Amino acid sequence: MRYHKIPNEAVRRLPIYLRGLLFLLEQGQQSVSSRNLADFLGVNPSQIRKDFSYFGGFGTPGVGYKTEKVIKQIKKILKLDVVRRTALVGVGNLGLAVLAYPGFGVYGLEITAAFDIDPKKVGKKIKNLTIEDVSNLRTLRRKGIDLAIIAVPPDAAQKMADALVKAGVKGILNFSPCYIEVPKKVKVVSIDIAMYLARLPYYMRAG
Amino acid sequence: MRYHKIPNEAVRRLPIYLRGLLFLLEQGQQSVSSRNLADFLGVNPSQIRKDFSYFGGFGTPGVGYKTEKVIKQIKKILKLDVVRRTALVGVGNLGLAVLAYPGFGVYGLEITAAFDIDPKKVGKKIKNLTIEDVSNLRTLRRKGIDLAIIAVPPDAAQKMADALVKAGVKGILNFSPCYIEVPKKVKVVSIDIAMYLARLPYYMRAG
DNA sequence: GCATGTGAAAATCTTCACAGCA
DNA sequence: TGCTGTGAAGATTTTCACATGC
Repeated sequence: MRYHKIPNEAVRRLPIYLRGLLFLLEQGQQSVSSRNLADFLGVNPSQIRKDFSYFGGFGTPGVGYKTEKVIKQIKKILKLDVVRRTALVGVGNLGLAVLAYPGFGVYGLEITAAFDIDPKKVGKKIKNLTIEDVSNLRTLRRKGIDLAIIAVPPDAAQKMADALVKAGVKGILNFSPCYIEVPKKVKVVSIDIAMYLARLPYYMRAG
Repeated sequence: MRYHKIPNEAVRRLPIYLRGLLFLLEQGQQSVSSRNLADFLGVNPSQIRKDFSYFGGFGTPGVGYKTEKVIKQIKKILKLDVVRRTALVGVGNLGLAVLAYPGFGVYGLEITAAFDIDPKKVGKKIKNLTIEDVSNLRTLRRKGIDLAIIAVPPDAAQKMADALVKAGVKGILNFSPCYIEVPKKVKVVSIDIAMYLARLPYYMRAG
């Protein structure tokens, strides 16, 4: 394989492939072809092969891909081959929803700390987790947690982001519908739920 | 302006511009330049001008854009110039979070119906909304609601999607970490929270 | 003068098509 | 034969740079 700059889009798709492969493996598919997976995901087979090729190629020509092997490779690339412990900041409705979300496991993600500013919530236990006061955020560095989810009201989001960065967090998933600024070394992904809904009407035909 | 196929990416960005413009207007900016907005959003000014030009151009050369006017135009394009009423299916943790989410208002989105399968929840009132049994989904057509949010466990998601389609829903925002199939005429956008988190470690440098 | 609107160039991403190997 | 890996072609998207009109 030659050198190729890896397209951002290819990286973005890896978690999609991973989820599909895990599902197919569970269905008993020990091996898959790019066609198999493509049909299942509703995408183009060449795209899958090309995406995989950016990372060296995971298959055997004439045969296909060993499901388990590809899963292992993708997890390694995405640095999900170890359990990634994640902190949750804000245990309101959205925070509770995140804690109850059933989809983290397949990616090796685990919420292992939860914080809130509300004294009434601090100390409460939810699913083996004891909610801590946000002033404890600085303990994250000691705990080796460098991933965090922000699920607080918009006006508190920036302050929480600042505290997380100070605590050594390197990746933040932000659910507040607002902009947050962080140093370049920190990666932020924001999900504005309303924005996704707002895109739908454009594509809906009248009537 | 000549004919141009409108890039999907341009459409995807409109809600981002809209949110930014609404914010700037609230800050008192009656008019903005592409530079203003670009700086605020951290994007390229040409991109904004180009995106706007696909829809005919909203500004005055040499002067800039009237904030309010552009907002109105974008809302119209996105079909958000009327209040879009939306149904919520599944009033668990995630559903409650959606109901409490503060970001819908700016887009003219409103959750005006909520459904659950749990008899213990049906009949309860939350924020002026009475939770209905999912068997009532078919009333959506009569109510003129054609947008819906699915926030149920993955194993129930497909069934709910089927019921929504039958009820005439044309756009679905799906929060379940699973694939759902719908007729081509229905637009589905899925958000797998875990997938976004799973992308972060790749971009985080070690240490 | 100044900022938009827009062809054209550049960059990025996707799909094709086939060589090569099991 | 069958399926991967991959150059090359094609499509899409972004950025540039400047003519145009206020």
